[in-house]
Amino acid sequence: MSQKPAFRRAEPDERRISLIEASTRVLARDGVAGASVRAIAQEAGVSPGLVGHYFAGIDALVAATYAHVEARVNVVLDAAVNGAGPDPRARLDAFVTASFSTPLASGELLATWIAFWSLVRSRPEIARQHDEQYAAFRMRLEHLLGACGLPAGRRRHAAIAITALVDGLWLELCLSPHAFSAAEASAIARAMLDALLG
Amino acid sequence: MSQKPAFRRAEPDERRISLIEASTRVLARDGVAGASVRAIAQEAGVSPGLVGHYFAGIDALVAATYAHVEARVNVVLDAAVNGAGPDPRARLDAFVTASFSTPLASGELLATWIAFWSLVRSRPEIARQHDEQYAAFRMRLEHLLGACGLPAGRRRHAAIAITALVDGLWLELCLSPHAFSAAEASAIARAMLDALLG
DNA sequence: ATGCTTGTTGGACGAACGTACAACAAGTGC
DNA sequence: GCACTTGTTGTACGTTCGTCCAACAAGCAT
Repeated sequence: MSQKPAFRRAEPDERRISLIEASTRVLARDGVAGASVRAIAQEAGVSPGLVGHYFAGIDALVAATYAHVEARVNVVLDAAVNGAGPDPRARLDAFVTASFSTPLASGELLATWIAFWSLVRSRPEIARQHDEQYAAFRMRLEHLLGACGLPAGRRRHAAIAITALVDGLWLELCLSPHAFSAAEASAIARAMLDALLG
Repeated sequence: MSQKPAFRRAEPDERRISLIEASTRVLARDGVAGASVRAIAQEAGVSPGLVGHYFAGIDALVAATYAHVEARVNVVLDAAVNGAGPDPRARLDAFVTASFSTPLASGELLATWIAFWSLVRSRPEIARQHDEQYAAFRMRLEHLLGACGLPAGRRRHAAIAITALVDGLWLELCLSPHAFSAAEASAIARAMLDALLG
């Protein structure tokens, strides 16, 4: 009489990612308050003890979740830029506007961001991770701005400004979805690009 | 032999505020993860059971803390605007710039905001509270913009844009204090005002 | 087949959590 | 002074938390 295996032995990376994705779902559903080792293990369909074999604790798992989700966001942004064709301004518009469309502008994504932000102040290595991600986003924007002909000396401030505007619009869009629409957010961001590029 | 009272019977509002301020300090020190009934009661110098007499739970206390801190922020913004004199543009500049100076741009304040944001998605009454606060901030900005001569039809988008830019700059300033300076944030915000009003 | 490595389980443990409640005492009205 | 109200205390209860670890078994090497 053949009995099916009690569990499956997964590739380390595969199990890691399945835990990260379970963490993403728990954060999206229950927020940072519901993100416990037990809840995430149950969501992933594994025993609670397994989480400790892959992550030092909830904080490390949240940091890995942020990195993973952020990489996925970058894929969406890449696709938007590349789908916009060769015109530099069109590529910049696509990059900026993509943040406001589904599935990027959603409360589920915001939950991961908030969980990550809540760790920045107390965990130096997480603060560093945030600094790097933020700097990378800004650098990417500087390149797109350079392609549009913005002089090198003005790129830094312009990139900081656009990043802040996009972050602020995205945040409010997630928190108060009916205060203004994604289309309005896009129009506002494009107007600022017009003003900056002149 | 006279012995001092074991505790003091406080005015209801006074005790409420002392609990709220204790909550503010705990959030600033330990973040949302350390904000427990016991920790806040200890910080306020009262017994744990007393928190339940004033607030239904941690969520209600965090919401009250947010409202209280936000009122204090408005006092600072008021002072900045009134201290700027009669010139409409100077008043607008002061309003926008005040967010980047101490003590408004600080990780301690951010901790309260993050704790509040983490409740917006799951608690409808807290979502409403956020909507109202956000709308009030935006309305205030619209009045200041109107005083600068911005046509009524353009005030809404301008207010949304400025709010988002200020929020984004403030957020990054709190999370990554060395990515750019408060003076740079002010300069960026003023440049956007120039573009909008010019 | 057999043994070895190690991913995985599941429960035990102490700590901390929110909540509830009986006892106490500070302040007030009489 | 005395009784009454109620703000306040302190504790006990059940739950859930993170962590730990001995036992188990899946998959690979031989």
